[in-house]
Amino acid sequence: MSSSLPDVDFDNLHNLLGYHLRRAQVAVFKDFEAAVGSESITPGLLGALTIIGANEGLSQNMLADALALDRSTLVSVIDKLEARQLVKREKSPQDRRRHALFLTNDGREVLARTKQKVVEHEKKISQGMSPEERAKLIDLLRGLYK
Amino acid sequence: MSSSLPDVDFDNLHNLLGYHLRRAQVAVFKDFEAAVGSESITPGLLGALTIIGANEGLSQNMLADALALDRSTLVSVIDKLEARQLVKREKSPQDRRRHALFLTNDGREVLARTKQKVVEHEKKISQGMSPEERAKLIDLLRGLYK
DNA sequence: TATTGTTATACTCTATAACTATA
DNA sequence: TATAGTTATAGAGTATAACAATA
Repeated sequence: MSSSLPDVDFDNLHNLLGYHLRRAQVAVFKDFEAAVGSESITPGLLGALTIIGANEGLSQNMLADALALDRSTLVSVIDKLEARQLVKREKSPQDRRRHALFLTNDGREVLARTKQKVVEHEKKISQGMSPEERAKLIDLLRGLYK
Repeated sequence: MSSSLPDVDFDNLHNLLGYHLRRAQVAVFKDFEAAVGSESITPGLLGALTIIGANEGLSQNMLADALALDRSTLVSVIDKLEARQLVKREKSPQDRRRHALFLTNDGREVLARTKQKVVEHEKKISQGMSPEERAKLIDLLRGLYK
């Protein structure tokens, strides 16, 4: 049994965007895991995979900027994807400081399969809202960081 | 200089709720830190402090349920608040397995000051939307986890 | 000098499993 | 047996600072 009581007073918490943002993010992350768990891909890894797939040869710094991550953070993201042989780094011939990023064939397959699952996951989590509400939600969320 | 190019292709990422949720959460968390940073209170600590303040004497399990956290996770939250002397644990006389949670006088002061700052922070992050949009956003976020 | 990627390090947030004490 | 809290451990996600190779 749960130990929750029906009468906990939330004070002003329920009027804080930050609070609902965290709750929503945790819930959506969990559902994402359940939906694509068999591929062992997290939202962060999928984001990187998606952008590499659509921009093969881009550098780590470009990818870090696109995902709004620090470049040191991106190193471990790429390390994980490379360890799973979904992505490969290649020295850029134009600028040998850079690593050009590419999907492997495995990476392309996993991305395709995962995309399919993510479409279903997104449909599931937004089943309680209309397409217009979903678009509005995305719009309002963008307003919070752009 | 940034290394971003204007032409990174985001594929379907911009149509995923999960993606915008993460971006928004990171941005809002950062602004929260900047706004209340001088108190060294994170959103999670504030949530706990708020609910304890409005429900003095509640148990750790009740609080964990209210915040949707595991009870082991809550232990470290309370440890941090107690180390800062904002909260105190007391053995419940009714059920000696339980810890009843209370704010200290410091806790009450920090909570009051922080609440004020959070109101300003919330106003700032939602300045781009109308009050109706803000309410709608909260409503839609709730739909994602309830 | 500046940029790209890496490493070392650190901090937050979260959970599962096994434990103690109490009920 | 079951619950409340704790500990040990783990893993995701994030960053800053210092460094080597290259520009």
